[in-house]
Amino acid sequence: MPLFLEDKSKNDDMNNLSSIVENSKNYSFKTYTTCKICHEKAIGCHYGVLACQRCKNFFRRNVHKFRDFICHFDQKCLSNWALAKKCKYCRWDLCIKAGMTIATSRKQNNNSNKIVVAKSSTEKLEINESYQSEFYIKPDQTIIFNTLNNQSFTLYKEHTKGYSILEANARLKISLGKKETYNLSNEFIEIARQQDLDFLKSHSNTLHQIIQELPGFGKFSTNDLKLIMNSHFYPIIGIMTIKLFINNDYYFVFNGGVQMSRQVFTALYGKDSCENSMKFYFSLKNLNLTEKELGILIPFFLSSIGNLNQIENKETMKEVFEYYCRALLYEFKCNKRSLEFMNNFKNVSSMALEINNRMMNTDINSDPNGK
Amino acid sequence: MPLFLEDKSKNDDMNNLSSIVENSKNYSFKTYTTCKICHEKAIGCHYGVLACQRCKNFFRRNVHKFRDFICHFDQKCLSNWALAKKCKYCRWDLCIKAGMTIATSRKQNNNSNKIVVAKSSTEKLEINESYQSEFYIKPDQTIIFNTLNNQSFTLYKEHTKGYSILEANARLKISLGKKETYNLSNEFIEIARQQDLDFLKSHSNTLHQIIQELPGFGKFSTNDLKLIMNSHFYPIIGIMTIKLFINNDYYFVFNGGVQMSRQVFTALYGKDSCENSMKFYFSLKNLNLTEKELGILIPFFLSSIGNLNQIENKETMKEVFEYYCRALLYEFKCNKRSLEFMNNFKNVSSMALEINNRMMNTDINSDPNGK
DNA sequence: TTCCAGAACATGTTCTGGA
DNA sequence: TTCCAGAACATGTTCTGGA
Repeated sequence: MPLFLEDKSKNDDMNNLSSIVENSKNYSFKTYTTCKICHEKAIGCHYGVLACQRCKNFFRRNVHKFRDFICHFDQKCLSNWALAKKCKYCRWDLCIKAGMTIATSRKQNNNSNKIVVAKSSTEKLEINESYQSEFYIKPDQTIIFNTLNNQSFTLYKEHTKGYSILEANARLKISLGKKETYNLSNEFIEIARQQDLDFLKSHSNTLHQIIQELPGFGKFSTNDLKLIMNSHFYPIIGIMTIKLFINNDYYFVFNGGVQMSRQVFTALYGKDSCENSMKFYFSLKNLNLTEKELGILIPFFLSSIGNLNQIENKETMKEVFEYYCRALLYEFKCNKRSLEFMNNFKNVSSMALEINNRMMNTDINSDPNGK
Repeated sequence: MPLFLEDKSKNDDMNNLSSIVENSKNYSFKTYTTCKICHEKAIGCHYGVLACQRCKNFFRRNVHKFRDFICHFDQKCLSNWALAKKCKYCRWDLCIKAGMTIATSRKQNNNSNKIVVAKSSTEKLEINESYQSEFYIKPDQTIIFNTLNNQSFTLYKEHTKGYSILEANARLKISLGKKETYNLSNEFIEIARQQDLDFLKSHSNTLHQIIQELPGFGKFSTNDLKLIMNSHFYPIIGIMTIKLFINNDYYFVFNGGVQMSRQVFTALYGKDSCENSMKFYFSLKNLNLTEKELGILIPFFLSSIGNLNQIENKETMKEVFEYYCRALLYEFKCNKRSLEFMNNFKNVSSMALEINNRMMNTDINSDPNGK
């Protein structure tokens, strides 16, 4: 399978966890202009962003509360400060989008007790029955996990918002008893294959954009980034289109109009790949993850490289994984996930690498009849 | 001395402590209009006044704090809500002017534990060296004392605001070394006497207005009210023009232009009356009372009737006196007045009745040369 | 059921202290 | 001295319960 990583991959301006901290040190303003969040008069650089007193306070006060916020207007408040001011969800979102983080605040920088996730080996993070009690999080770490989770969630929402319509169409179709069945002529398969290729290209771009905005992925070489994108390329498609796995079929529809149903999937990738993939996707679906959990699952997968030996910057890779793994566990903990859930999650996530490898290695020109 | 109580003295609409409470019970609004304080949308009748949520809260929150408020703009904020909103002193003043009181709130009305000042005899209120410790005030009583003090203070400010200019002129005159000396011709004395009579009439009206607005004075008969006004008619003139007793002379100037200096005072009332009155006024002046204390001193005097036997509604009279006496003591206590001060105050206030009687009984046509 | 005082919660402003 | 995080204080909004 080709990897559609285009030449955008210069990583000069990519963020990583340390550089966020570094950047804010050099941030100095002689004349303050307007708050990057509400556009009122700024009073200084707060939590890494030129901000007014109110937005500064709003951010600080909600560092431990934002995960309970709900927007009742489908995040439409974001575009209008008068609305966003009254919608805590969107107001928080604007703070995060403007770049506010506790990690960039001066206090954290100069503090010798700087937030550091222990550099212990990842084995210690293995999910086990005592994760609820043993997985102790220092308050400072909570803040960084919240920031990571929120950033991931924002990216997830941003890049999946188009799929709500597909889901609505799917459910309409199902309620009307309609089922798409294609005549698998060579011409049709050629069309479907082209639409699939276009989608994979676009997904590749999406993944690249997401990686650029995820804290922690800025220090990798182009080569490492290719491996990162490839390692869970297909599972992440499932995460992003999870709503479209309904009634044991896949209701994703390419821009060209062809639905990636089991029939088409099998025609393009073969029966085995289809069955295995579907098994994985529906297992994932059955975990009933929240959108926040789905959001953080993306960097969790991206940083779970199967064979670390191929990676040039191994230490950073391990560190980034530790952050996101802990952040995911933290989210699970907050959501009071049961031990049963944790075991299911463990099983599902352990399938991901294999599924991806199988799809990567499937010749897209395999026998359309799935043999 | 005549009493210039005109025919306004119908007391149908006069307030008293009980009727305030009664009135608010019958207060009901089908459609709320605007807040009487800030003119925003009212949400109901709060603390006796149609008010919005904010003004309601502001009043409740400051019931124990208002006495520390200071206006830095000479109470000019009162006329402009944008200013008053930022000036706690003036914002409070607007609440009080609109009529907010704890006493009129529904809870106080219906509550069987209604605020009641103990009906003990007034002897127990006598000022003695242990007043600081023995004069225990229940929190509920604090509220009512604050309300009384504030209402009195507001009335005091309202009816004395014209005198600042007289004080300024007096100090200017003094600094320039000028001293008014009149040629005591019969014509002059006639003019002065007429100006004095006009002033006494106007003071009588003022006093009547004040009494109408003072809680507690609503249940007295016209006859009782005459006695109340007469009992400390002259001392109250002193309280209201206290700023004008400067350098051992009196700088009050009648509307007609004649200054009520010692010379003129003596010409109109005789030497003894002048000397005794001046002794009293300067003793009062030397107590250095705050404006709030001066304000509450008026109803304290008004309710200190010398001979209770002449009063028809004796019980109410005693009760009202108890309220204002306690309110005054409470104010003194808040201002941490010393024992020495308390003794001085006792001496001065005990002179008041006698001074008033002497002035009342002085024929205004007495010998202009003071013999 | 309506009304309203006060509690509880949220937001806004000013002060304080450490670097 | 300047900067900024957080405390302390003030104001504003929504909820709760009793009558």
